[in-house]
Amino acid sequence: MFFKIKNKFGKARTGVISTPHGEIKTPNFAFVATHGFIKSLDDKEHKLAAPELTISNTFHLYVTGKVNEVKKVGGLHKRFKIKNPIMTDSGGFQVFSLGWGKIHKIGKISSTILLSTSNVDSSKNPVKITSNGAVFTYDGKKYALDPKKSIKIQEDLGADIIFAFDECTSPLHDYEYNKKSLIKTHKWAAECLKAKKKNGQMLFGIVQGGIYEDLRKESSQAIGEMSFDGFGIGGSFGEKQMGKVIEWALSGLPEDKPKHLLGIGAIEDIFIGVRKGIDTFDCVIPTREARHGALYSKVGKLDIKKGLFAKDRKSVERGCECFACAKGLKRKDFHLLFKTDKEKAQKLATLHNIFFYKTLFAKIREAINSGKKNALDKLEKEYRELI
RNA sequence: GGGCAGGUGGCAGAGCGGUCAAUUGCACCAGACUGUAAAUCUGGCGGACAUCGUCCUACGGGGGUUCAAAUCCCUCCCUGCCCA
Repeated sequence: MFFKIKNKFGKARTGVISTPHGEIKTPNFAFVATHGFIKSLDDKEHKLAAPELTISNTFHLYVTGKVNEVKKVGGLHKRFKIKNPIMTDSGGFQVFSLGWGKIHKIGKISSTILLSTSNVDSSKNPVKITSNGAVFTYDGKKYALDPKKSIKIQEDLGADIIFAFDECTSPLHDYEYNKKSLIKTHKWAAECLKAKKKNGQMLFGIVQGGIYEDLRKESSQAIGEMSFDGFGIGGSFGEKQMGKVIEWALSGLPEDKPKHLLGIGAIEDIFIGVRKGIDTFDCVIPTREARHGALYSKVGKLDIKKGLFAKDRKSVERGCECFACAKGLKRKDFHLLFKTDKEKAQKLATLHNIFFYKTLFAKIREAINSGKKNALDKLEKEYRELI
């Protein structure tokens, strides 16, 4: 067994996923390293950040022609000098983000559901989706991806955990679209399992179904019955439905396998996920927002580029031991650095937010392991400014 | 003293008779970012009322030409460079 549950508190749980590159203590967070490294960091800085888990991307590594190069040196770990476990996403998200996401001008979380025929007019979609796979138009070129090919690439990349190729639907897609899409995603899931040849990698199946209870439950049941090593919950959630959707999506999955919540990572959503029984998360939020000047702290997210921080001599987060804070960088230093040396500022901000997230997850595990009734609530209150 | 070039919103810097409350950049303010198309994007940025909008004060000071001036003329002040 690759996964051991250690402690449970309600549905929340701690555990350990064993991989060829070490153990992942859960709950845990995969920092997004699309092209190999976390954005803005080089190999040394990546090492300094010491992410316990990262997730790279099949689509981007494929279209930038890096797959063969990675394969030749023996996989992502070797190519990028990464010792810790790595996941790769299948490219399923790009079916959405480069397709409907562009047309709908929207991310995977939305508070509005706009039902209109133009939202499903696939002639406008730069990604052509058929029952067999998807053809992307990207940078003026065409790239095809399907379950078999995605798995092959992911085997070449050699991550510890790989994902099934799915269709991530848009928040603006209606019930009918999601229902049809689900047939595809389930068919593709079976094809992925069949295509998998290599051992030593865990393959996670993905539950879809949008924000619709019956579809989520149906998908959960169908995917849950397949012989995946773990499961991802993908697709759109809607701002208010997050908890419910997770619950439905987990309803048909075997308890003793790891559950990953794809692409979710706002602090408040992490707490929701953990309480529902999610083991791992991944999200661009901590790293992207760092580059954009948002530094995480329990007293709130600091938009460090704002004028009010120009003379602020306080540290970003009291007692923070990230590389930058440990060196004595204060809020005003970060503020100035974003003006004088943006690249360096982005690196340091990235290191800070990674440290912040790692600390958060360590505390979440601690809270669950403590077995104390209010430990998670107390922790959540500590982070109230971010929720 | 002579010659030349200039003085535009917090700064830099366009505009050189009407379409100019004035391009653009920086700064500033507000917002966004959830399996990375984003090392980013979107608004605002003279004042007042404020919904498109309306009114006021504005392109160094003063005076003039004109239906109309940031834009043309005169004059004064200031700045930079060059020659004495």
